[in-house]
Amino acid sequence: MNFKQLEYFAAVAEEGSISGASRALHVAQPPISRQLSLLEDELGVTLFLRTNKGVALTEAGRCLYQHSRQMFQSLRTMADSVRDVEAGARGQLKLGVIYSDVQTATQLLKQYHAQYPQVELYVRMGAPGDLLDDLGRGELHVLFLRSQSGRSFGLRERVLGEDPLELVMCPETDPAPGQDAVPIQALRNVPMCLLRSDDLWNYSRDLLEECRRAGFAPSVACHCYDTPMEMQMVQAGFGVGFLPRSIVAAHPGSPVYTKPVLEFSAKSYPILVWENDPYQSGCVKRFLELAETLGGTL
Amino acid sequence: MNFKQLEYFAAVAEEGSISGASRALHVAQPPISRQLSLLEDELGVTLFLRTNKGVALTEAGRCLYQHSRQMFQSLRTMADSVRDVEAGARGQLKLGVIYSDVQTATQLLKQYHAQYPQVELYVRMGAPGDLLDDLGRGELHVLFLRSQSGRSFGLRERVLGEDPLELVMCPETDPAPGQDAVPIQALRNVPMCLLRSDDLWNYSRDLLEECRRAGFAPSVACHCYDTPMEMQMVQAGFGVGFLPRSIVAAHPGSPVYTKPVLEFSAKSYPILVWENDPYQSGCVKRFLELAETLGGTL
DNA sequence: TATTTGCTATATAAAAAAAGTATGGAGGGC
DNA sequence: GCCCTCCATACTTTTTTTATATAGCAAATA
Repeated sequence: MNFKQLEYFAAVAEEGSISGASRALHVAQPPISRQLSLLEDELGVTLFLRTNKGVALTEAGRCLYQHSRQMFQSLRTMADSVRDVEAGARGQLKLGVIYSDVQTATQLLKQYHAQYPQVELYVRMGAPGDLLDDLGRGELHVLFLRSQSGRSFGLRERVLGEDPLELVMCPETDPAPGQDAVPIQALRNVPMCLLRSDDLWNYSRDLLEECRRAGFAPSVACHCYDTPMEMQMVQAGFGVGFLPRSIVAAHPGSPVYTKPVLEFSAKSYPILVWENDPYQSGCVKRFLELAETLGGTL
Repeated sequence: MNFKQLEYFAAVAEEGSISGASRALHVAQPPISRQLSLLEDELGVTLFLRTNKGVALTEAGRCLYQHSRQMFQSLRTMADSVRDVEAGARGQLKLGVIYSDVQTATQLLKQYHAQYPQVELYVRMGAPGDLLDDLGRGELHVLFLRSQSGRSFGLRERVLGEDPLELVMCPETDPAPGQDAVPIQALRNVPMCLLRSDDLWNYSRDLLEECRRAGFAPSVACHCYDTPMEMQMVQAGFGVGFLPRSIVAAHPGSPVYTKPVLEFSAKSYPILVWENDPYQSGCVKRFLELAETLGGTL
């Protein structure tokens, strides 16, 4: 059986005669007659009662006609879906986001979803190392990470914006109350909550270096494995943190705020990271294109 | 697009290589390569990434593969359904039943349904004339009727059994209490409830004739348009009825019972009636065959 | 480094399938 | 009784599909 036979069959069923279908399909009458016979032979079933006034569906023919309608519908759906997937309008997009990038990610994804509402979004939050592992295994397509120093991952990346690194504090731990910026000497005896120093994405490495140059080593009250925990510790009054400024936007209603270090400025850069694969799926391509377009507007 | 292309495509997807599919399908490799290209051209989509180690599905290819599985499933279902309909194992069977035949009909249908559980049964009860109209319009396939005199309807029919016509009564209207049969003279002044005399299926016509021969005309207390109403009138004590004996079996718990007329015996014959159409649907054929088989066992 | 191996793509010839042409039979309508 | 329409069959032509032969390519191997 093939689609052509089904198509001929349906036309005959609708026209009520083989010659009618012949005219409708712009095909000679004998081929249709013949394909119909072949179809009947293959199914082992009589589909039409032939008379000299046309043909009439048998019960079995009616059954086949109903199924054939569904079949054609399925066929159209199939082709459309496949084209949508290729175009990136349908499919799955799996994203990894580090905590510091939640703001950036949700903003970008909102725009993406508005443009491609049919794409299924999968998002996971995690530590950069874990996310990179998943990217390598192909379980994630794109990551929202931070590049502090323009370090390369052997992957493709794109900078989405910039975000100054600042001290994070509550009123009771503010080392320089009433001032817009904190002189570095004010940190001399201030306990700090910093990301643990062996983390690749250790924002505070350069700050610690700067402190050493200023003649002191800050006291690290707590080594944090991840940003959310660092925020919690700062909020609990354990000490002063050092994080991208936008992190406080993710904590509305929190007493936490940031101030720059007076003599030292550093920035972190939100970036997208993805495998350098020329055969990315459509929706990944579209997503990366959108990120390219929106560029620094985030 | 045709099924062969989908079949080739699915085989390649499952084998992971064109040459693998070639071996699995017992078809040379170039035709598969070619049909795959044609499919891709028609869809305007890349389905596989070709390498020298085989091929890998793209996102669009995965989508097509999932759909193709459903497609093949639909195809099988379609063929099976059509064959079932032709064989009479599936479809619709629409039956008309007169009141007197309810017992016969339900017995036969029980057996039929046990054998062909997938056939949708439609049953309607009605007056013989209405049912015959519906049969003529093709809205019913087979009727359960009564033939009293072997009268022909210009349709095909088959006798399913026989059923003696007897007097129907309650204890308080019994014309011959304590006797097994009622002498015809005992009916001389008994009020009767009979089907109206112009009904084609008037069971009592011959009884009235017999009464006239016995020298009296019975008093008809009520002319009934249909059998159920006659039963109700008899049960209410209006008078004595005259109906097929099996009718009381349809009234379990009723005080009504039957007795034969001593000097007069008559029978009615439950019959099946259907259009003399050589192109009956499969389930009608099977139903009539079953009726033929079970013949007089009802 | 050269070779072998396994894969896909292309060109061409052979085979198969489908379409078209011509024609015949069958059943209503005039 | 004749004609008209419709479906089926025989036969020819065209199109499509398959098979054979071969080339390119990349990775594994000697």
